[in-house]
Amino acid sequence: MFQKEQQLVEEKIKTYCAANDIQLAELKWKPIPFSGEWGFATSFFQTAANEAKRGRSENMSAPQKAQEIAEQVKGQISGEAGIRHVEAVKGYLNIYFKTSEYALRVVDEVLKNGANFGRGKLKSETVMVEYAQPNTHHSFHIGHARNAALGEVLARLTEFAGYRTIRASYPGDLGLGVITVLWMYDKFYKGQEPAGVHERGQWLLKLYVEANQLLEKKENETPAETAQREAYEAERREMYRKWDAGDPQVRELWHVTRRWSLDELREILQMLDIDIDVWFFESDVDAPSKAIVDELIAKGIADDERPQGGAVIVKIDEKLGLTKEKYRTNVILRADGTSLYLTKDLALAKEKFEKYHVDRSIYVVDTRQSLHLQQAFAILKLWGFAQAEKCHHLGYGFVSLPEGAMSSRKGRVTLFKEVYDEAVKRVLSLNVEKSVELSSAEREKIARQIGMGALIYSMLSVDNNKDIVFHIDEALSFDGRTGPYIQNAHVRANSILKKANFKPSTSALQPETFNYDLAKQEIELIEQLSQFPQKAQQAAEEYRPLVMATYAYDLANAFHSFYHAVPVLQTEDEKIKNARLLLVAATKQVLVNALHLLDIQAPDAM
RNA sequence: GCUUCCGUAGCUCAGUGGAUUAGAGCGCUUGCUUGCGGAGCAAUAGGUCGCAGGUUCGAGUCCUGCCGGGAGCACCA
Repeated sequence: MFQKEQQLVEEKIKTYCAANDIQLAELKWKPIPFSGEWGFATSFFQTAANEAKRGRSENMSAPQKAQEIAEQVKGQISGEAGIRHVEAVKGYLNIYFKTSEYALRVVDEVLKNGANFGRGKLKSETVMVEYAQPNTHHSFHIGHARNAALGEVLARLTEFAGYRTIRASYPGDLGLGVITVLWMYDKFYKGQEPAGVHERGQWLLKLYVEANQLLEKKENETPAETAQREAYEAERREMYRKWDAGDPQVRELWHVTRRWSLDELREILQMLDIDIDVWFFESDVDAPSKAIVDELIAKGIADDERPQGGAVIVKIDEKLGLTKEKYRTNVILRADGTSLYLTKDLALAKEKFEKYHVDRSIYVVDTRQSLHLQQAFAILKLWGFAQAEKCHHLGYGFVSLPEGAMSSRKGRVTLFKEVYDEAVKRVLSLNVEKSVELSSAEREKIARQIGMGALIYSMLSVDNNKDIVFHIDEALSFDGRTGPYIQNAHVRANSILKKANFKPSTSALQPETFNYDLAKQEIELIEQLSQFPQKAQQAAEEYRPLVMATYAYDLANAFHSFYHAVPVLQTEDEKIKNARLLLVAATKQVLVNALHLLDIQAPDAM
């Protein structure tokens, strides 16, 4: 927002140093870290160190020399438009803006651009974010929710940064786990179907757990039990064979039950305000992936060891000419001719690149699959896809429960829907006195927004590569550094504006609007507003939703402090009151923008 | 064995080279509501940033080694 001033000052410093034979290091500008005034600053330590090496420091320490240079440079700068004063402190050159002009510029930028404040320029690259890849025939648990939240926020960030963004989901709809559910249903529950989308989806998980109990080898089995278990196992294998052979009845059963799962998934994604653009199914890339194997063999990338009774493999390190073990060797086709996870990922990537013209492909996948994805990217590179360089794995640590790891097989999972329902219940139980004037439908809606806000923020406010132990009381806390804290700042801002019946407009901004003694809380708040664009950009470039989560809290924190310390509606001076209303309106706007990037709703009341 | 992530306050975590004093939240202690919504604000206590070297004018931050913990390592996904 202040590049012009910065450039001007930088030119002057460079000119001065060139004229005086000072070997100037690169200037790195940062906002001044003290509260009370604004500006930007740069240090001269590196320059001082350079000078010392040239024997020109006159036995001064680096900080002393830096201070000397800062003082000299300071003399060159004065009277620039918008700059109030310049100081040289501890080796730093601090350049302060005129408060009223700075405040005006920030608030004006926000109100003028509204929802687009902070948006990056349109870029030519297309980004695809792949997330929400649960298996069908199981259920969506809290670990999937972390994946979905991270993926959606990343997609929102890249979109906001100016990339054309495609959201992709890739459910796993085949394999032994799926067949196990089909077998269980067919054998014991044929014809049954619980009412309700979630009930039906969750019921499939119940079948899966029961089936695994029946099929699991137990200690001290009687011969009869062993025989029974082996008979079940044979039936399951037969079911798999039929599915593979395209048996119409098994396929039909598979389709119907798969739809139950997908219906539930779609409803859950809707609760999370996620709108997937492209659905890839594992079953769709199964056949193409086998064709790819032949292509890779023909190109000399894969080695066919089937004649020796082996599989088709890719010796990745060897093909890349690496001497040290890095990607190792991986199988892309089993000895029996069936494809693997890796094979399908290759087929999927090809489709992304060729059909969707994706330049940059982001995979939001559990961090444990890091090696697998590195191998896939390496093979794509060998295969000749330039986009392989721009494949990025956004890994995230796994979510476990206080009692241990989640396991669908054992049924030890915390389902997203359970947490969702609990969240809504808790919000409603808090909320009675204050929302008398709201209808029960409005209260329900707000409860959902706040419950989800708490849950999503708890997922985003920890670095993605850290593991999380999911404690429901912590995830659904509404106090302190939480989603509702940020939402509450928005509610308060909204409440003030509503009481004043204030419609912000940039035409209300005059050069003298902020020409009064700003409280330090006002200054801190404006400082936070001004940082939104660069934080949004940083979060997108570094693929780090956490950056935005941290920022949103800092902004809300600045507003809450302002709210308590600085009166708005009670301000007697009409001009100051108007200025503060504009500031509140700008804050509300940036809170909305930040919350939106975080996939959290901004309720007007709560 | 190799690879990778992590180790910061009692607990959960921010902070990836620069500033007075390493920051939040929870929990602990204490104030604030005849006030724009207290899901809040203000304040107190609590840290040799795992250990040891190194690079640098400057290291919680970069490099090396060690200690401790998690995860992954070809016919599962």
